[in-house]
Amino acid sequence: MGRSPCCSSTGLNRGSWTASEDKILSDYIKLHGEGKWREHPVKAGLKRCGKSCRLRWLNYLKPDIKRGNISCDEEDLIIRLHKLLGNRWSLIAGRLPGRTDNEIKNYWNTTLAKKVHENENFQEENPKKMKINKECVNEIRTKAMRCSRTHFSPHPQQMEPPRSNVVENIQDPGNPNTCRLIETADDAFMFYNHENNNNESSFMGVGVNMGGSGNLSGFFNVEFSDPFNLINDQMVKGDDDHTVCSTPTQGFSKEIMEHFTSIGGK
DNA sequence: AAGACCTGCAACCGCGGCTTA
DNA sequence: CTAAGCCGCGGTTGCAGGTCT
Repeated sequence: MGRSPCCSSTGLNRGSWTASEDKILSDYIKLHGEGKWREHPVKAGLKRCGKSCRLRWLNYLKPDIKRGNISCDEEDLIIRLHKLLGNRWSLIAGRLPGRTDNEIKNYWNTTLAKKVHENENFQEENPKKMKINKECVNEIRTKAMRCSRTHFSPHPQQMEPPRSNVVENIQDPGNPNTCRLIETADDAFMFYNHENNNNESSFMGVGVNMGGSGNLSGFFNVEFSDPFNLINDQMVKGDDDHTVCSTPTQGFSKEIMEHFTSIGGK
């Protein structure tokens, strides 16, 4: 399929952006909003291609962007998310408010990849010791984590609850259902929604094998303070025993839920 | 002091997915 | 159904500033 290159036009500026170009672009976008990147430079009077404008806005000019000083928590989260998602920088950036995919990608390539590599070598040489990141109190978890199973079922009765210890019961005042965070015998943390209809086998859940090194909220750096949004928003509809993820929630992003589904299988 | 080398980061490029005509 | 166009993503490049020799 033939596609004309985005920036084929001659006479367009390239390279670093000047302060005046930045001002023109941000003023224009504040006035007219994002999107339609091809139109922006023409209408704003910038000699830049749309792609360049989009990149400059998303990675630098956008008001809520944090710059520099990636914290230990953020670093730890990037490492763990990278283990789960690989080089899917936009997904990883989605879990780090104010951080851009480009910044995370650069940080990984310049700093973290090396650090993780060194840590893995250390683990191979000292399997019983846990290397502590010198700059961070948080440990770097090198143990492989994978999604061991995923259960999204519109027919909850088809699922059997594991023999397990209930870690936490959560009751939403505005919702008759009860959520339980469960640690199972096989090292997984399960997230279940027991419907309050005296049918204990009626539930839905997500299972992640954490390799014994964490919990779901720690893993995703979120508090499941409103788990019912997760259940109600995500577990909306399915064919057979699969559920379709619908909208992102504060619990899991749509992408991560889809990732669970794709690697967890039925 | 100066050149070589290294590092971090902004920006570019090409590709693929999605939408539109 | 297909071609064309747009957008977003990930890989890569190139430059500027810092460090080393």
